[in-house]
Amino acid sequence: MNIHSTVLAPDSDKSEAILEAALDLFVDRGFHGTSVPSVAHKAGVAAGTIYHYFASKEALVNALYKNLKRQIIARVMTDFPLGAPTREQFRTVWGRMAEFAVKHPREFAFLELHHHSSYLDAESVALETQIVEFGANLIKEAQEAQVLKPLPPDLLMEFANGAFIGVFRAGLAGRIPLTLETFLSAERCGWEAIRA
Amino acid sequence: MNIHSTVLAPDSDKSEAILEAALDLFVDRGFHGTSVPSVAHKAGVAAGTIYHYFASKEALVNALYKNLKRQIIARVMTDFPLGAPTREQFRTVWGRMAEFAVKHPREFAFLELHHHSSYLDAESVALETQIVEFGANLIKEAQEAQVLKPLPPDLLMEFANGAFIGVFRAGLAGRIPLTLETFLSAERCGWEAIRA
Amino acid sequence: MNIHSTVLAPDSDKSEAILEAALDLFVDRGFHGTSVPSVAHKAGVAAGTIYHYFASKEALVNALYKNLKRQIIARVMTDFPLGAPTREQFRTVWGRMAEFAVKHPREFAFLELHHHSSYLDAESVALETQIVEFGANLIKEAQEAQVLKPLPPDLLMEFANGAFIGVFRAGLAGRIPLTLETFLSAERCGWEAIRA
Amino acid sequence: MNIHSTVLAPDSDKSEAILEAALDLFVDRGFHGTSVPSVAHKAGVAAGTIYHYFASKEALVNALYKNLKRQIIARVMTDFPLGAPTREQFRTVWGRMAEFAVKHPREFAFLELHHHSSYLDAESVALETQIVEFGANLIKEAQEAQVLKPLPPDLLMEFANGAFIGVFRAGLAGRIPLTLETFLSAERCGWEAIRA
DNA sequence: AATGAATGAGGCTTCATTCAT
DNA sequence: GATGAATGAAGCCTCATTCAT
Repeated sequence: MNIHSTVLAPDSDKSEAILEAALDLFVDRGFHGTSVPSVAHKAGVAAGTIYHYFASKEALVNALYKNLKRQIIARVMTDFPLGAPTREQFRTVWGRMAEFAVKHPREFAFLELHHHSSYLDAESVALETQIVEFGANLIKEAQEAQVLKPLPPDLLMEFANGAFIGVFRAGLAGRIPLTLETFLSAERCGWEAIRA
Repeated sequence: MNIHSTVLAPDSDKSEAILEAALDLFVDRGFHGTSVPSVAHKAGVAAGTIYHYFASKEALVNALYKNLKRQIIARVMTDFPLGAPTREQFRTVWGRMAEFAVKHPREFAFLELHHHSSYLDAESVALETQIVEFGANLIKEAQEAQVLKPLPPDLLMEFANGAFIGVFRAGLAGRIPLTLETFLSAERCGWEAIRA
Repeated sequence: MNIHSTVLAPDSDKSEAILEAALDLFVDRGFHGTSVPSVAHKAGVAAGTIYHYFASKEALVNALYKNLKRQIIARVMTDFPLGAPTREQFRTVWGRMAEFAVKHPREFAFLELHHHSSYLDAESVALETQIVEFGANLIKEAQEAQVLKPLPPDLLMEFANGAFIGVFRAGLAGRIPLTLETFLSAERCGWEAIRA
Repeated sequence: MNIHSTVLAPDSDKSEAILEAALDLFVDRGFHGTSVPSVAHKAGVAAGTIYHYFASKEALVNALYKNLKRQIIARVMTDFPLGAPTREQFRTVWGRMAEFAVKHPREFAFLELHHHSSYLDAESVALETQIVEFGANLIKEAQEAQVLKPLPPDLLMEFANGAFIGVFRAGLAGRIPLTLETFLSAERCGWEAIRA
């Protein structure tokens, strides 16, 4: 069960190849720095073919974003231990994200890079909102139980998320190892940052 | 004495206007998403004028990067309390960065956005290296004194830096207030994340 | 079977039209005096179309040069009377060049105009070298048989070639008739110039 | 008495420097390949200064052309042996041109390169006409005396002129020595080409 | 006289997109 | 479905020329 066949293009070899190529190029050069012909070339298809699967370059980046965002949301939220202690919940979120980031660094980098970009459509933004609200609710409940610092929930969430991304980016760049061990260490830091 | 007259273009109104316009546009749309004519238009000059001051679009983004990076380095490192306790040093670094970020959010966002971009030249990269080594040394000394967690120094630094940026980005986007108070709260989290 | 379909672009109407238009304009205005959009306009295609067939303006001029140079080399060298007397060889070379120049004056003018230009690539230069060496060898052999003046072979060749071009240019400009008769007269002058 | 002070700019150091720089650049890159700022840079003056001396880029190239053309006309025609035998007259013309070409190759190359260019004005063209008519008359008289071949005078002149230029160009390119000896040898060829 | 900053048209080229095959 | 030739707008940059100093 490989991520690409399941996540990127369940219905066609060509569209899968296009999404794969787009992923690599968007991560390397950004949205505006990536040309549609270059995606076609890397995917081994003709430029016109891309427009059979995606209405536009924007539609392509949004399709990629939604595919991957849904995937990571599923990984993090499936069978989430809703009743467990906050400590375990935090470890679960962080660990599942770490697993995804270590296994699929390009995919994670893509999501991180295109966060809040102007060319993301409403549906893409809604996915982001969904997970943010999920996290914020967990935090609020924990704060009521006085397990977390009594700071604005968004501040705690953005802090922890930023820290995770900082570690990930350093790993991707090779400044630190991009491994589960790295994220495990970082997780302890993260917890101590936010706990009461 | 505002930041722009001192930092961006001490010697010319036109070049200052160009740097200002470029700053806004690069932050909003990224390097590849910003056209030179759009910079010229926003700066109120002709497109050709930009090439009297900057050899190319890349030269422009590098000039901007270096100007701003030197500025933030100066803010953080000037009269740094080298002999003070790590707790105070951390507060100093975080606080000075926060001050800059709150006063000059576009400038901070620009620096953050263009970190490690392929179009940065060697000199720009060297500036980044300089501050990273400064931070890494502080961390190592503190670890020898067992004040910080015995984790890889780069991990601690990237964690804290990522957390700062996460908070900043959320502030810039309006999800939390972009104020010194916000950063002060975050500073306490940051310290607890990394201390032994 | 006209020269353009056989020489300039055997495989595509568009590329043929582009080469035709480029030929005219390069002859009239030179390489730097000819804009790519003007070539496109004259060829009846969009500017971008030129770049489907030629990687750059330089690639276009080199393709044109090579096509035409190969053509004239073939005309002059095919079934060349290698064993014949020098007098006949000279008449053959001069006559074949004259035939080409009279039939295809633009093509000949183009080749003459772009000789030794800085934007010609190595392959284009190699074609020129080939024909120069062919001529120099003929001259050397004739000198050993004391049929030609005992002057540097290159001097004789450049003299005769220059004379041919002088006559051609005057013909192209309309100062003398651009006919085989003109070249036939000039051929006798040329022979008497170089014979022992 | 150096050619540049006398020929190029009798009235000003700056205009002399501009003409010198323009000469070099026009020879190397052609008219369209040479920018006015590059001429200014090479001449050591500001771009605007060029427009104090010359109304436009075209005016500059025409001034250069006329200066040099007048110079070579004076060299060839001054004290011309009008009553001498054709053989001596030919030797005189060829020899004086050779002297100029060897002493001032850039200048000669410039004149040759810009012959009949579209940006030459009427006055420049008139100078060329003048020398052509002078030569044609000499030839006609010699033909009446049956000293030269009974071919169209223009044909003989273009042949000989082309041969001279062919030898010169090869000399300039380094394929043969650019010396008086070279031209002396070529002169004998030239004479034998046209004599009856 | 001399400067050089400033202009904006135009040059080379790329690119998102379309469409006939 | 798939192609890739074709388009023309737009991007980066250069340049001839002007003008305030």
